[in-house]
Amino acid sequence: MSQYDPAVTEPYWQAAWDEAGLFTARRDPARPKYYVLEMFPYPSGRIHMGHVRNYTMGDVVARHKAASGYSVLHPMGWDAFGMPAENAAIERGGHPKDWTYQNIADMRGQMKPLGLSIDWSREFATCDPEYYGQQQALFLDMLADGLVYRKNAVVNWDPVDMTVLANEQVIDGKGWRSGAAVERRELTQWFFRISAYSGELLDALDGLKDWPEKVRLMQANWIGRSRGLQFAFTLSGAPEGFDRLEVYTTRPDTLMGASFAAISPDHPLAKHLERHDPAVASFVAECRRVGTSAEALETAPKMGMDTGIRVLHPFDNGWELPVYIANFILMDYGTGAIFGCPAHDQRDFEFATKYSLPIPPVFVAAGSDEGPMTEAFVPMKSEPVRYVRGFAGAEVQTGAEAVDAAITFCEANGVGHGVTNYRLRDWGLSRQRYWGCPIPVVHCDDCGVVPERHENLPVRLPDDVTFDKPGNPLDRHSTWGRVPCPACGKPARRETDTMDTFVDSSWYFARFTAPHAVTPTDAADADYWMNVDQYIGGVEHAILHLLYSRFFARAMHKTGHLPGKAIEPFNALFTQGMVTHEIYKTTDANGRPVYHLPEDVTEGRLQDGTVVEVIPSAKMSKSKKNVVDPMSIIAAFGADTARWFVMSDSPPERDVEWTASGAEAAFKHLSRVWRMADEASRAEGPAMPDDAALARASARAITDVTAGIEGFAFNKAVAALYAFSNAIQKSDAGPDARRDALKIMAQIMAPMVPHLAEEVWAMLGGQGMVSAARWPVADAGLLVEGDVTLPIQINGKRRAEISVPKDMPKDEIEKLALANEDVVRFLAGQPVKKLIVVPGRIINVVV
RNA sequence: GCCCGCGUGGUGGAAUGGUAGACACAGGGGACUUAAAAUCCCUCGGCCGCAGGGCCUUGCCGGUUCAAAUCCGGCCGCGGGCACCA
Repeated sequence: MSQYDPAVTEPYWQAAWDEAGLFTARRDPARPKYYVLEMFPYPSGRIHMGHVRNYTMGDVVARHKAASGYSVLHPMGWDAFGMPAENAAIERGGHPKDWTYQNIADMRGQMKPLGLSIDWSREFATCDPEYYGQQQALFLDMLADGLVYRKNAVVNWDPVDMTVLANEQVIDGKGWRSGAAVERRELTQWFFRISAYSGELLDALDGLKDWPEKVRLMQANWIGRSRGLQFAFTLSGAPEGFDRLEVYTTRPDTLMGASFAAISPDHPLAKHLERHDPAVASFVAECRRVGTSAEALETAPKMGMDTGIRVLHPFDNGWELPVYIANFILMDYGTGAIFGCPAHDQRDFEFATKYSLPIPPVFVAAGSDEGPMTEAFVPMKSEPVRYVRGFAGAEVQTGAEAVDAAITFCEANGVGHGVTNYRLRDWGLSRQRYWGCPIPVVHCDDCGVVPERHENLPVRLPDDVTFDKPGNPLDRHSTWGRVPCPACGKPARRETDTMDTFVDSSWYFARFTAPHAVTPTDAADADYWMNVDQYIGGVEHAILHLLYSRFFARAMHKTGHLPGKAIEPFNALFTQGMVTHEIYKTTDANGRPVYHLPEDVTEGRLQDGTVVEVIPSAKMSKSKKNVVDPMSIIAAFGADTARWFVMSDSPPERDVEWTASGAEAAFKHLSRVWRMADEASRAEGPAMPDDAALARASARAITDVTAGIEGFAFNKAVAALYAFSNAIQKSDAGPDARRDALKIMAQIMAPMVPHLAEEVWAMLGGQGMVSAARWPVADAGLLVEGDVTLPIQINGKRRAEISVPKDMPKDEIEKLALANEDVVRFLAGQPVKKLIVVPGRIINVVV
């Protein structure tokens, strides 16, 4: 062969790796293990550049760890349940199952040419009955342990499609598909008791040192701990059975600023009134009409209705406050009831203004007096304020001090107790959808809700379903739902809801450790491989997927499916940036935008010469057509070029812009490396004086590339490899030294460009395959230069430099520096006030 | 509104207190070639100067330090997350 030809060499080496079984993960008690995992893909049918970047990062880590002596687990699978498969069936006919498995086959076919060091023997899809059957087993164990339960919940209900919609699927109060006005409906749904772990999930974030600070903060905010006081008002004029009203507040120090109490429309008291009072009923109905989406809540005006009921202030039984039903009170936070303090809460202020309620201030800014208020005064809790209606502690103190004092005072006086609350709510997992994991329970008229027996798992999805009508096909299946009650044997009905697809992805990492086990996990395998040492994926999963997985690790531990050490699923997390591309736009005759694929645009023009508008880089998306198909890059340049490009230039946590010129340049560089190896393999000649310098460059490269990979700075590893190849190219070293350097290059570039590395290694007579070779160690003796160049600053400005032996004593350096002719010229006889010598670094002369 | 991050040449970025701009893309010049491609060499932050060289420069203003892109304070701009959470 006379030139770099990845189309030939890449398939060759992939076959060689397969044949050698190089990537098959094996439990090896003699070696440390390393489990590296990239977030598994949804099988859309096509891989995109984001996949290439994500899996290449994981592959770099996996290959480097394998070369460094670790027993590596690097698996791949498919997050295969979900709505796109059903939507495809609805829109184009066919079956979700066929659509999904065909997509998996297509994507696997596109991923294999990337040459990833994946153990494909562990591959599974979450829609495999072998997988979701084990998930059902987990569900039953969690049910038995009280980690799953049923309750009524308010959801977005699409009356046309007859399904629950996620908040994201409600647009302007209408279903995204049907366009029907979405209703708030109360349904009985299954929930995971994730809130039982609120405190622990929050506290344990501190231990996740190798997670991005940003993700930990987002999770902490999401869990949302607050400390406050819960106490009961005595009710007056309330219906029979309602004599006390529990409320929760984080600002008990503002109790003397109370001007009303308010309850949620879903509060038991409101529901009671709703049944007996038509006015209340119509008001509550009005509140319900507004959706639960964030957008709907944001735009909804504050509404309230005086119930006529009164509460007595806990510190003054003669002080009565009106009780309102208010639309902005959430039933599932705190107690679903509050006391309103309009002076120090903006919502309460707006409410009080609207309904002409008093606004008594509790504190004022330190050093100022009471005055008329145009908005609520809400200072930072760390800011000292002067209390004019305080009841515990000093007159001037911070909000935080006042809250603590108020809780202590209230507890001592029998008014409630301190309580810690969390924003995190239980995870509703029921979906009225076909293409998901069936919830393995049966509804019996006599026995109620009965768990399916373990021996009847998996509860398989039926294949004979139709999608010609809206709603869940499982509901209208003629036979699937009819089963005997697992408890009494009488005819009963299967649960037809399926699980949220987030359940599938909450434990797949554990299943990879023993993908064929007849229980959810295998104790020995899980014990050896867990936890995932390095997890890599998009930051868009910072909260839901990563929090659910952390919950599942705990739930699986509690139910005996994970060993003790695996309380956290992912020891280290890396969130990678996107691959972006410019957008090319023209406008049609009607003024509508028309987008063009990058391959149709050359130097800013279409084929017919039309100039396109170039919009700066954005995430690759089909609708903007700014996509580059990895398969076309592999066809044109090979997988190594695609891998090299996505590792280059941008730090991995940031976005990287794909450019045609960059891809071409990557290919040119790899070709140059190939040529250097080709020439070196045939060169003859004696050793040369430059051999030692090249050996030093090799040591430098090993150090820098290793540091880049281990520090997740692949762009710096790539830069070090560029510098190394420049050094080899420019070197006047002899052929043996060049071959040695190039073999080291093959070893340290192998994680990024494994096929080319094998090729170079083979050309230069390397032993075996470079993918099986040990990671090279830099010779420490070569790293230290004999002489160092020290810049000399005068008053902080660089004016000269001297070259001195590395270990020259400080005082001699000082003498040399002051004797330097440039220094003498700049000093012009001025006396030196101070002389700073930082060994090996710099000299600064202060005058 | 609350929380967080970022700001360095034409571009992506490097340097986390010690020579700012490594490495690369784009640009400019040259060699080879009948020509092109490929390849190789030089140049490439701004201003002044024939040159040796000098001055300026990390969003803006100030501070700490012998020394600041880096640490501290304030401002401006961009991006992300959460959001009726009592």
